[in-house]
Amino acid sequence: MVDDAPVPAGDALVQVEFFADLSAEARAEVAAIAQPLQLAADATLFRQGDEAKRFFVVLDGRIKLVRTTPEGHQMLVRYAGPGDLVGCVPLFEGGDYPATASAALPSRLLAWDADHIDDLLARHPGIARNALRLLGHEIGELRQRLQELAAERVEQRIARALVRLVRQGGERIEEGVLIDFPVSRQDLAELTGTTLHSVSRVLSAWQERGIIDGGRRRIIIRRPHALVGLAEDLDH
Amino acid sequence: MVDDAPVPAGDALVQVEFFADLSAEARAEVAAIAQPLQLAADATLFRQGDEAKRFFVVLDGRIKLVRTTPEGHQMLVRYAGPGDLVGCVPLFEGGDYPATASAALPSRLLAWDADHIDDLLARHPGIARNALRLLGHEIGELRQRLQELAAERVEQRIARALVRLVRQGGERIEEGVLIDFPVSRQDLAELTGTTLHSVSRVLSAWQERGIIDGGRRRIIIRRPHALVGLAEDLDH
DNA sequence: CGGCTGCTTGATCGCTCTCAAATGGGGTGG
DNA sequence: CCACCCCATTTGAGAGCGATCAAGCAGCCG
Repeated sequence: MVDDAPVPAGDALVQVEFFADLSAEARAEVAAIAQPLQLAADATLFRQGDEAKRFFVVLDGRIKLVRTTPEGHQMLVRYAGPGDLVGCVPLFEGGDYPATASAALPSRLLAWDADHIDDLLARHPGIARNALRLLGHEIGELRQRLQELAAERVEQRIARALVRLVRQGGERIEEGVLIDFPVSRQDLAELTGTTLHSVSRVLSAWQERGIIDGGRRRIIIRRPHALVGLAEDLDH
Repeated sequence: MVDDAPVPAGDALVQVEFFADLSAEARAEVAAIAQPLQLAADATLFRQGDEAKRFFVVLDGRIKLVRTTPEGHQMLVRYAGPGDLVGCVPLFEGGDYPATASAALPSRLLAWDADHIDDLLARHPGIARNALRLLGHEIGELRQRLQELAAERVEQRIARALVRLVRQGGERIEEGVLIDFPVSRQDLAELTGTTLHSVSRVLSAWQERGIIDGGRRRIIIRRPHALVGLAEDLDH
């Protein structure tokens, strides 16, 4: 499930925001104590409630974070893509992973032991800076979603979720834009706080109007502009 | 609206988590470049959309953060109390304040210029560490609220919001627990993603059952245990 | 005392969830 | 290579929670 992989060259880390503005030596040093991981599709990285002993940076692929309430309700926290931090929150205050992480696509990651984090932060203030920026960014995203969930209708929320997914993993193809990792209606429902059934109805209606297309866990946006219009509720 | 106040002694900062585990000298140094502020009740600290030039730590009082959508929907992001950071998110990635901050109670704060933040973080890794912990904690809270909003009924969400408010500013009085800062039904509605009317109905029902009491922007919890029961949905 | 602001309460409507069942595409095993 | 099965998806009907619209009430401050 979790295999070793060759240590990536420090250079590969240049484009990862977590390492931005670090000197080449610093990057090499940080990379040296990192454990590279490789996950097959659907492999589990960690489970909700596990003790948080490591944190990760996604190099490649897509990690899906799902949270389950005591009552059994599931919620898709986010998809983490290249450059994103995973499992960093509990690290800073200790404790367990708040969600289950699994690979939506075959993925490569770097892992660091929780024990190393203090040392890392103390030696490289730039890392702390980058981590703060990434966390700040995530807070902004969460507030945005919270507001959408509080104020908007189901259709609009789904439109926004799709726009976000396109930003994360949109791939131009001849028919439009394809989301390059598998997303089911159920996933979209858990992402937007609604039900599988409502998502299916909305997507069917959009397909009717030629805005989207797709199939089993596949979504293609044919008219991105129209989708953005729905997301921003431009018609009144 | 914003008055100067005497510089607080470094010692006063010991209990503020942002300064936890700093040496006395470091604390004194950080405090030396801080600007103390004092706000009267209802005074505005900053407005949504203003350029984020400073960030704040609340020493005393209560700061209310409200966000407005382009469509005019309002949402109460949170109440920040003693020890909480305010306005720190845009700082780390630059940009504008995402919400309007005003004082729900007369409040004292410390402010730092955005220009100083890098220097501060580089010189005192402990501060970066504390900031990361505080931000991580906030992320946890936001995820929790997101999940509640997605999965729970209005009554339960209001119960949870009240429990949270009690934790932040609950004061024991003879009749039960009083929330020691003004909270209107409208505030509760914006906090839980519902309407003034629904909040009023729910609170009236609870008052009928002797669980709470209160009046104009005042809430007293008479039977905290019952409220927690509602928040956790113990009766199935 | 008067007006304002916050709160209550009623009636109705509609969005979305819930429950139910059928359909179809893809992958797997024989 | 084919057939079967499973899982994602579609679609329908109905109920109900909570929003919306509409007044009326009451405490508090000036």
